[in-house]
Amino acid sequence: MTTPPETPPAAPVAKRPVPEATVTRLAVYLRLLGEFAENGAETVSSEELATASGVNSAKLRKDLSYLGSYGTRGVGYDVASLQHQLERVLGLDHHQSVALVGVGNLGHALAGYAGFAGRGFPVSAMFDVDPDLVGIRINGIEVGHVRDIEAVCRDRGVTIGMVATPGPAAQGVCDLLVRGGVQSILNFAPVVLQVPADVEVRKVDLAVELQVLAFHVARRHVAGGSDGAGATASARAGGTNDGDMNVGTNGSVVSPR
Amino acid sequence: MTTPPETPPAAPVAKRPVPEATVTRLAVYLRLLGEFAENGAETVSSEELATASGVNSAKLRKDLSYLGSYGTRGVGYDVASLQHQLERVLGLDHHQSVALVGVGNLGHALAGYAGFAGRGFPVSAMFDVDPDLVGIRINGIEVGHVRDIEAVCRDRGVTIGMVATPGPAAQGVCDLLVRGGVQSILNFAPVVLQVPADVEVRKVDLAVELQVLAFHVARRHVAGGSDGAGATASARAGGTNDGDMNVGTNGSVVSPR
DNA sequence: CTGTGTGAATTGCTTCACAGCT
DNA sequence: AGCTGTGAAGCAATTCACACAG
Repeated sequence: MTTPPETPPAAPVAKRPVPEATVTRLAVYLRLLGEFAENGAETVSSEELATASGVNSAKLRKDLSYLGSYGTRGVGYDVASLQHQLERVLGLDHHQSVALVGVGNLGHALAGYAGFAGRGFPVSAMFDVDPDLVGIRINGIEVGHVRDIEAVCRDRGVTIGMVATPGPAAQGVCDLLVRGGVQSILNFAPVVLQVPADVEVRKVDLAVELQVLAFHVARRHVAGGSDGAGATASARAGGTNDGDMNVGTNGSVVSPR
Repeated sequence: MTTPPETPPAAPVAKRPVPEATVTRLAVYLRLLGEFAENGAETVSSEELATASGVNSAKLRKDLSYLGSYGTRGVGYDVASLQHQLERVLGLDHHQSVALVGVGNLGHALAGYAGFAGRGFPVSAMFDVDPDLVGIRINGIEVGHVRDIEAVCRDRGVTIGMVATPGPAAQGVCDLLVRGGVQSILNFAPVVLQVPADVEVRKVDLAVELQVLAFHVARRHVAGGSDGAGATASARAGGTNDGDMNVGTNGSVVSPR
């Protein structure tokens, strides 16, 4: 019976895996840390931050443990320092440049979304095919023609693309973004985008969100009264790779004005 | 008000739990079934539908198995019949009435989102606080004042509320929706809403989506990936709009104007 | 023989509970 | 004491692989 030496050699600074589900929450913690900082807090405990985020404190601590030990036992986490670490892990210290394709109804709203520029994601390029839209300026950015996507993205070092076109056009512009060197795509069109393995896609499908909610309404009818299956007051987030969709948290929405 | 006991007739159909993650995908399958139907398909195999949905076929079969056996071994699933079953499970046979609060930048786009009305979720009420917005009509619906949320929701039997207000206003309108009898809420505001246990909340946070993508971009840098190389890229990106995959009618999202 | 339906194995995420630092 | 960091237990979801229906 040869007992394998079991030598976990080297593996010095082994990259931490950081679960997908955790990454989604890190962004939420970061936003809340900003609020704590505004209120003048120097430190937060896992309990405080967890409650504000709508998760339990053990989960929060485990999430933070993936990025190292930045808390002080018996005290809590230093707000400023933790903010800094989260920004680093989330890649917010690298400059991210965002391109938006499709400046119609939804795209126009996304272009003006205060939560993007305000949180480190200025939209630096926009595209459409409609002659009425190509050439206009939104927030100081001129809308280009879709045919220029590849060149412009390469030129400006765009790392993230947002697709807000009608479904039938989505795969085409996706291909153009990929050829322009875009590594991550946020897809609002109701299609499953085909991309090379090294490109990350996240999908936001509003109709699907409503259908999931409709399911719960229907479920409640069947269940009749109290089924007691209530989660507290948190939202669900799930999914990851492939054609999965997901919701996250954070962002300042739009002012009704 | 008191719903008659609705005597579940011995509940012969021992309802299986239907995992949360599955529900999300069922909505996706339903949309794709619509496209297959448009193309005149009578039946689909799990393999075909799975590929189109971006999941693997075993997962798809397991998902469908939660709602019973509606496939034919050796053949596949009857498209029309499966559509019907999915609609039933997702509660789309019940009439869903949707209210939208916050008709600003994003809210306005949501109001005009073709994917809602086209998929069984007509927005039947809208609200805001801005005097410039209250009273105007969007898609034939008059925007009411936030103070009337409770009464109007009750009156029109609204089951789903969408919150697209700025963060600070979100909890307040959420409370009003709940008092108006709304059972499910789709939250676009960057706050964690507090609701009673019998109300379901889903959160869509656009800034978080971008942060998750940014994480993957940063991660790739660390991994030092050999750039370039499109592995399994797919479609061609010709000069002109090549969005003519087999998307039938269904897919109109936001029309670029 | 084809393709569904499903127990069993696996993987990944969450929760628990407590050792150990301050 | 108080609170973090983390092994280990507990769940939930995904994948495997194959019996069985048409």
